[in-house]
Amino acid sequence: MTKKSAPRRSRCPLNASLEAIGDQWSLLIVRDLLFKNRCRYGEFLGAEEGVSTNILADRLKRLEAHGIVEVRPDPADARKRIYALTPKGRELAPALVELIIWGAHHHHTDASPTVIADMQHNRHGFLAALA
Amino acid sequence: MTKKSAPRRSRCPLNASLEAIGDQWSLLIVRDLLFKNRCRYGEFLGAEEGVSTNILADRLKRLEAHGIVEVRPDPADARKRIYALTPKGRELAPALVELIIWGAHHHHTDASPTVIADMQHNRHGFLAALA
DNA sequence: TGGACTCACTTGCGATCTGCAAGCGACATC
DNA sequence: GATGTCGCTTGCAGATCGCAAGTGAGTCCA
Repeated sequence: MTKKSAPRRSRCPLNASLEAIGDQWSLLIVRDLLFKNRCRYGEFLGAEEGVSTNILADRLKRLEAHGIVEVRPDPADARKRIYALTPKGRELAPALVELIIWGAHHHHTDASPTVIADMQHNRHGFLAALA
Repeated sequence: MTKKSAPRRSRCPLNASLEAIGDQWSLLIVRDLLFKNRCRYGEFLGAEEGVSTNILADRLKRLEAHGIVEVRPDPADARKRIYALTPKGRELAPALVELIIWGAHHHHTDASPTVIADMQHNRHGFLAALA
């Protein structure tokens, strides 16, 4: 299932980003880690969008291979693994925020207008509050 | 080839954005329109990443369906069509810029460090210069 | 006026990827 | 020990992908 790593399509930085996180699921996982305090496999599986289990396993592996998430065993329960963003993963926050603003601005969503307005007019403070 | 429009997976604004432009090619087309003054089919086809012709046709159709690009005939040559970003498409610029900064920061790319630094420290001015 | 060419696609096809459902092994709980 | 939970893996059918070849409308030039 995991994509064999093909040579980069170009040296464009946008292309580099898209090859790392340019699919339907990766940024949703980052969103869960960043905004929703989800950090376990089962929690990602339970997200509203309904990712299937093989795709989730594949994306987590790819995000880990890209140095965007890291995994630790749960000291309290050896069955569980705890996922977390690396600094590289956390630096996706500004891009995520812009995509959220754009999505909220142009589509019907459940986003709180207050939060969106805060993101939009207080980007710096909003991002600082995440770290 | 064109994906039949499925019901939205969730009402999350990030998900809305990803359903519109969360694939390997759409944002590269937006980049070409926004930064590289490419506006014709053949010019997109010639981009470094080497999109295939059926995928390009499909993505242009989807971007048009989403109101992100619009198409006009070329008055000088009836064979040609001119693609352009709509206001909604141009509002993707901030997200694009953040993805470019992230890509340039974490991967080897051909991006000019000067331009990246300008994007990063003068976001507002940089974006204003695009419009 | 006609033949060659350009442009923007469309079509066919095999390979890859996707989503669903079921299964599996290690560990926890009772 | 039996049963349940957790994080995956596997199998399969259908969707999507990239490549290459084809199509049809319009242009260009003699």
